[in-house]
Amino acid sequence: MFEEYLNILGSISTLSPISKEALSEHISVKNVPKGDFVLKFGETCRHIYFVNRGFVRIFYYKGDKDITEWFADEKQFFFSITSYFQNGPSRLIIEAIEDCEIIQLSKEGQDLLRRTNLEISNLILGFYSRSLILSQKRMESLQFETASNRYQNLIENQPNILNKVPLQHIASFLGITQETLSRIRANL
Amino acid sequence: MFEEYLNILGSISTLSPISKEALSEHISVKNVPKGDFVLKFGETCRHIYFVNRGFVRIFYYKGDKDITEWFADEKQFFFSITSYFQNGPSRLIIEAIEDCEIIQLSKEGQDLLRRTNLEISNLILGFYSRSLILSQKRMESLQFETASNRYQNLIENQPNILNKVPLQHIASFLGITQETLSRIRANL
DNA sequence: CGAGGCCTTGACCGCGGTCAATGCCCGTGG
DNA sequence: CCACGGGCATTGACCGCGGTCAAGGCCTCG
Repeated sequence: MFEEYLNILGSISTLSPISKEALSEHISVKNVPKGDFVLKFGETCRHIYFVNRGFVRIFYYKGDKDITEWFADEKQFFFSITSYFQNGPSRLIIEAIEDCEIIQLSKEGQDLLRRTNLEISNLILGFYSRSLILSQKRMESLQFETASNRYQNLIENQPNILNKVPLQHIASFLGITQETLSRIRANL
Repeated sequence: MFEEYLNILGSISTLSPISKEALSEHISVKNVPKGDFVLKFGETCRHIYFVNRGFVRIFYYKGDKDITEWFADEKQFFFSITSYFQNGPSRLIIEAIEDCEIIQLSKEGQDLLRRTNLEISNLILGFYSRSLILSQKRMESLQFETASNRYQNLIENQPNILNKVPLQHIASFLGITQETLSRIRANL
């Protein structure tokens, strides 16, 4: 059923067939049409999500402006850290940019399994350390690089992103306004 | 020997006497006099540190300016996330603001133990999730609150910090210059 | 063909950073 | 004991980056 997904989990940290079996009971699929939300404002994030097919944008409102925090492409994991850990309402909103098939691993299931299953405890360790690195990298990038550099890195690493989301989302992701991004692009 | 420390670890995630015993072999103490460094620029961070006594400042150089990333007070944990996970040189520098007694838990030891010891795997899980929450909170605070608010929160939560570090460190921690902080203080 | 979304461009301006001068406190040495 | 020097904080003058606002062009779609 979820073979490919379970294999990807196994590449994060080794999983025996038994562990995979145990995990399976806490995995489900969520189909989200383009424009709909994987996670709405104020909902509690109770899963680690995985984009099996599609593309999502993670953003929040700052006043009346919408600020993009992250894009998750196919085969990537994501979740709302604060809401997930604190079981509180999420200020992050997760939007399907394309029709999406999301595979979700429930937190409840993880918490249950990780208490008795060493492999799964180490798997979750893998999730968290990856998240820490990503969140740190994003901070450092915002701190050390100019908006122009960050834009160039972005289109180098994910050139197709330009076809998927409007520039204003990219601008807010870079921490600037749409107009400023426009001027950056004008200067090559 | 490290009873108090081990009890604090146990409050993060339950530890049997056996696990504590196993951890003990990978714990050591580092005394760092005021002004010296717990971790120098370019060194690799191979421990999760704990301030048993003293006070440290974590900062980095941005050009020729020194930017404070974090303060760690007594009984707090800290480490250089990027260096720790990537086994690479640290751009973060950890400085003893006062004479410090640092208790350090080696990464090597953790990696060894967590593969076979469920309690320790879950302990590390606790470290990482706490770090994720902190790093997220810091980001949100920089994102959503004004420098003035952040200053007021800081002196509310850690009033003694004003006696420990010069205002320029606090300013860079808040993401502003010393002069701007001075003007904020002038307007109460 | 018209309406609306998206992107660009220009004019304006304010926040916050830079630079420099001054004041204050404190430790050290003559 | 006082004088000097250095570190720290404050204040003022200046200015540039980037945000806001508004207008205009281009494309798509109904």
